[in-house]
Amino acid sequence: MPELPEVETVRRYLAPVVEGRRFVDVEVRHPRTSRRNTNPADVADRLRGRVVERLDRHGKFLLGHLDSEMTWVTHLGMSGRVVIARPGDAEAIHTHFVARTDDGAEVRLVDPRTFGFVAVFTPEELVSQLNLGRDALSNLPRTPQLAAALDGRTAPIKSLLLDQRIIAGLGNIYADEVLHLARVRPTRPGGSLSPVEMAKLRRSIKPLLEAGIAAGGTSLNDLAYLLPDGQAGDYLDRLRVYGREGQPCRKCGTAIERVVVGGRSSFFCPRCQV
DNA sequence: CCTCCATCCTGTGGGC
DNA sequence: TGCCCACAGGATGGAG
Repeated sequence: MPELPEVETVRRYLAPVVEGRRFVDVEVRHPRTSRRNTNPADVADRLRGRVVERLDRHGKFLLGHLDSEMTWVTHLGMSGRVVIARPGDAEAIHTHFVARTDDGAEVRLVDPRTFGFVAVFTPEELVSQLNLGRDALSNLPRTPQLAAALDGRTAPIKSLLLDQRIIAGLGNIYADEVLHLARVRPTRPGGSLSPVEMAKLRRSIKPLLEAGIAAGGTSLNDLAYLLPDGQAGDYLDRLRVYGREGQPCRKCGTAIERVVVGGRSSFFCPRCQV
């Protein structure tokens, strides 16, 4: 569920809590949460006693660089939420991971669907486990590189925007938003975009992600993504097409339509998007 | 390599 | 009210 803007919002909350702090206690409470480590017990063992030197983000992954050459990796999946609390604070149901800092802060992962995970990887494991393209916000490929990646591709452009190996960070909401701003239908084959469309698509990405971050992300409801302090992100009100089937396009007033592309709901304006 | 599809889960909301 | 189904912000692996 959380896409780049939501993960970046979490990172900004979490960085001051963990950077320079040592994890004095780590608990993995659900076996699925540590499944990405070959030896699941490694997650707690490699994290306990370590200092987080810097909290980074690549696409939708949170990357905590430890004082041990290893990287603490968190992915929120569809329903993951980071909660920053103090020991003893009431715990939400589905709290599957808890790490306490030497400062007395608790970092919790709440994840009903358990699609998210926490891992601690060696540099080699990190490379093999995270197969990511360049970050959509901080390292977006230039138009020619993007065009080269999409050249000859027959898959729908929407599906290719969701492919984290091409660009890392877009998810179902922001992919639809980007396509609306770029005036391209989600069903168009990736390789069919003209150079002008390609440039427009590329230009649409950063402003939308930045607007999402400025709003604290998109909270569709209060059971999935919320800010780490429990507040809702405000970008929902500003969505151009996502979830707005039957409602008027904010540009031209035409009713927004819904189609399924690559198994994912996709929303578009049949008039604005070609 | 590419494309498409099912799968991993829990919870909610709509239709009947 | 209760039941059943569709659907949900993601990533991956297998079939073809």
